[in-house]
Amino acid sequence: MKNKSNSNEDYKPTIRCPVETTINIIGGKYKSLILWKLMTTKTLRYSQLRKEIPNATPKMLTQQLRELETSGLIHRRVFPVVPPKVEYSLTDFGKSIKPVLKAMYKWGNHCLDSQGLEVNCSMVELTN
Amino acid sequence: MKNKSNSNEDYKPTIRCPVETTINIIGGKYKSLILWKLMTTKTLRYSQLRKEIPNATPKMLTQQLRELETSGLIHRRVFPVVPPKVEYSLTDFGKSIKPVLKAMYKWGNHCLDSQGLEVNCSMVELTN
DNA sequence: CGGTATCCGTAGGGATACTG
DNA sequence: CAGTATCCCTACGGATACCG
Repeated sequence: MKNKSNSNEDYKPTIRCPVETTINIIGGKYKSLILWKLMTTKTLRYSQLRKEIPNATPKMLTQQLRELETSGLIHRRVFPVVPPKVEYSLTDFGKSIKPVLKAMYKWGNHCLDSQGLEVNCSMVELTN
Repeated sequence: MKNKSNSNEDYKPTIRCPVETTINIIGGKYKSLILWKLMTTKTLRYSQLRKEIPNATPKMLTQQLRELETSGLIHRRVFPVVPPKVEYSLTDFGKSIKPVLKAMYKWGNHCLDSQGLEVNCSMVELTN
């Protein structure tokens, strides 16, 4: 019971700033990395993502994946087999964020460079 | 005393991912808004920023401004007069982030749109 | 294999009042 | 005018163990 409103549906989220919306969606600890991986590999199983992003604990990885799914950026496909098999992939909406990530990557790179810092990250430059 | 290392200077920050770097720099609650305002108005006093961003408490506004200054994105010019006068403006480095914010704005807009949500934010579309 | 459950610490952010 | 100073809270993220 959050009691956000007493009438049925005159409620809208308070944050409706485009830039903040973008930050809220991809600002989570491993979200940009997950999206990046899915852009280059298109389909990854949970266990593969775990290997690609070893710093994320299972709880964190699952949480970030669920939030990306809720945001409509990724699709979770469950195969009813045993042992379980789950594949993650980008939705069309998820693919549409590519230019944003590329712009952020480019600027962040420039930023690290100007501080004499080497990039240390498993993101490989996105082609096209 | 953080004791981050025992030798003199073999220490480097752990996060050196370009995308995370960008998020860390502009991800603060009011940072993108501050940058946006300074892009359109080029110079703003503290009191003007307070009016432009009324939701930010003085503590938060000051904190975000200091962090942006530390990151090298904005310049803080103090006039030694009484009453005090302080002007904030973008550095060249700060100006360089414009394409990133524009990409985020555009995508965020698209995102809100697809959910039938109206933009409710004091950011006005950036020209050029 | 692909997750939950539980517990916990910290940092980011907020409210309010005060000051050189 | 342009900030500090305090106090407070909770949401994010992490460690570890367990489950269908």
